[in-house]
Amino acid sequence: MNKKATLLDIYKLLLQNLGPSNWWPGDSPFEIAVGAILTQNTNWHNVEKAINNLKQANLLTEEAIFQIDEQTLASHIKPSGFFNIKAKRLKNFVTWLYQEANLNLLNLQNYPLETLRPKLLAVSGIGPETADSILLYALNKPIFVVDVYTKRMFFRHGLIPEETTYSEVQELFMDNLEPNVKMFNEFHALIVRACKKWCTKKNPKCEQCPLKNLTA
DNA sequence: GACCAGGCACATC
DNA sequence: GATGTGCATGGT
Repeated sequence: MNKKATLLDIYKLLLQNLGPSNWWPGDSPFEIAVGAILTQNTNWHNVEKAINNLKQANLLTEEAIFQIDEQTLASHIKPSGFFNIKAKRLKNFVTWLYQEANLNLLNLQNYPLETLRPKLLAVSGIGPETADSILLYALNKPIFVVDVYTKRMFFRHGLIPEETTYSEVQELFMDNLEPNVKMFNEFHALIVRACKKWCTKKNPKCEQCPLKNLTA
């Protein structure tokens, strides 16, 4: 199959059916990065509660999280679940920002993607999806974000084998699409929204999914 | 009351 | 390198 044409067809189909997503919700790049860590294996609704707690306590800045002790931080982010481990991960992240970027996330924008991504992945608690979410949604770097939804949706519609790894799925997109921040942003958001709507666990055959028109 | 949610690190074999 | 497990709240 022509992978590039298929990917573009999927993108258009999802955009037509769902409309633009306006991701990632957040008032600042740092808030987006914090959200990326808090949403690990967690419903976004719960993450919003944690983020609102941080906002109300004036803690949603690099400096504030750098200064606060881990226990107190954990108490503010309780609604997001895994709060002890996530408090540690946020501290790891801002400690790294202190060393690497003078506690200003935006100072990282000058780094090329190829050097920045390995640096992010070296921070304990930041894996591929979190790193790529920060790179794309907070720093506007052209990297495609893969998640369980991407894998599930593409597997269900016969586009990838079930055991495909994160990097393999990512390469499918990166090798067949021009690097385009706005498009990568929208495409990933559309996949998540479409999967939540049509490719749920309770709907294993993806009834109603517009992608059925592609692969039927 | 079971199941799930926009992962990741670590232990063990 | 593959597989299993802990982390934890809140919505459905």
